Amino acid sequence: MLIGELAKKINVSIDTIRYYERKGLIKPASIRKSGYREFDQNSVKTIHFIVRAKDLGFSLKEIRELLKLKNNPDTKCGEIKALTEKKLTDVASKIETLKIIKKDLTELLSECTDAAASVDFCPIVDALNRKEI
Amino acid sequence: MLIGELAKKINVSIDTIRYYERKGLIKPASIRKSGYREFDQNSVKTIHFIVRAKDLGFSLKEIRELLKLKNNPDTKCGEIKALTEKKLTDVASKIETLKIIKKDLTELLSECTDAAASVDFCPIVDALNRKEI
DNA sequence: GTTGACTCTAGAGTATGGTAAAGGGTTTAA
DNA sequence: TTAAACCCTTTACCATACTCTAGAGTCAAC
Repeated sequence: MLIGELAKKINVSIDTIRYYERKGLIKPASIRKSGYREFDQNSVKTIHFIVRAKDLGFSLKEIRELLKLKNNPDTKCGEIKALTEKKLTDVASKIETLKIIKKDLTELLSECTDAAASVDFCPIVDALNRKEI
Repeated sequence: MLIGELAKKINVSIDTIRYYERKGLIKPASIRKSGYREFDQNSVKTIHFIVRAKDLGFSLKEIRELLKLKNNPDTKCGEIKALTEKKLTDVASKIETLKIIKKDLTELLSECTDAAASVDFCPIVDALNRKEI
């Protein structure tokens, strides 16, 4: 199939597929003399893989690594697992950071009881000016 | 004080301060004929404000808005509060998304019990290939 | 008056993940 | 054969938040 059909099938733009190719995530099954890329069912699978890994928070760089491992018969499952564990750690750490931010924002909001007050007496501005966060 | 002193005081790079100026977040108290920027205690406060708001997840664009409100005597506290509430919503939503990702990653990892297995039988790869996430 | 530290502007580069436009070639069906 | 639909490459652009470079000017001290 040509790039347009692949794009439609996965609901991804043509430009995105070409971008993934430039980034080394996918290769057309073959290329015509005219330059037209031809893709097959493996290409469909690969793009699906990319989309799903992206949904799980992997960067394109990390996905390229995953695909390289996946396509190497010498790869052990543990290598994939290690990358996944690292990603889990990253995600967990981001959540913790955001939770702290959430708590701080909630505290700021709770201090603001008079929405009609002048900004000169706004406890949020006040806190941003002075508070140790 | 000159830009170097301000930068050292807040532990921010000179380039960053000039960048903030270009982005409309801060203005030097005065500028010499030579072009040298001069800053004062207000500048110190403003940079502090920026750093703290950044720590709370506000973008530079949002911080510029906050500073504009803060410096306008007609601003009501409610306007600041609204921005803060919006940011809290954003943060809460990010946390929820990450939690789902975390759950999915944890599930994937729990399926992988044999790190020495070939990647051909890796449940994680398998899941990324087929699973509906 | 000269040295060294500091500052200036303008523009380019970095990373991320694309999107868009310009200008031109290919395919397919009527 | 011609027109529509599709594809190609190259390059530039978007947002975000800086960071760095080049080349030149300024300032304070000695």
